[in-house]
Amino acid sequence: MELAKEIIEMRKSAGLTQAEMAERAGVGLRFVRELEQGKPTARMDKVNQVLAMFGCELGARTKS
Amino acid sequence: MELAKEIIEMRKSAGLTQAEMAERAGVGLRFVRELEQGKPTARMDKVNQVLAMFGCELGARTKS
DNA sequence: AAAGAATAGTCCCGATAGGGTATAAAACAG
DNA sequence: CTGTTTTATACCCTATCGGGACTATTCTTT
Repeated sequence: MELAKEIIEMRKSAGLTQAEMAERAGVGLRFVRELEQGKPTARMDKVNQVLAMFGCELGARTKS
Repeated sequence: MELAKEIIEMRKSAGLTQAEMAERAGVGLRFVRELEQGKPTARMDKVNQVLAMFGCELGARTKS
């Protein structure tokens, strides 16, 4: 599963809009959008701010 | 387990120096050093270039 | 002990990520 | 179909990430 898709899933499951998630995570709205579109150059700390909302964090996993 | 530690582990298991890993992954030596020291602001694409050497990639995991 | 290799710290610079804002498109509701 | 909400795209600007080079420190090995 791709990270971007997972984040969209988590967000929707939580019933949040991109704007709500951005605000709660303390990141910009544009960042959330680019992240959900799979931007590969995102910064880890920002991604982790988002993942933390769902009790998650970035880690190494075996490649699909 | 922290990501930085995991990367150090993988690198050592492969018998590589930071310089060798940096070169093979196509990233700068400084980046590898900061990454292994747990720099939180690293860019995902660069981290993935490193992880790809070991058949891994970044993904969301439940927070420790 | 000294010599060598590996890792850590520091400098400058170019490229770009992220924020903000505005606009456009798409999804959705009434 | 019309108005509303959500998402996508485009612009400028500032902060900073990453690279390279150099030095310093730590760790090995002899």
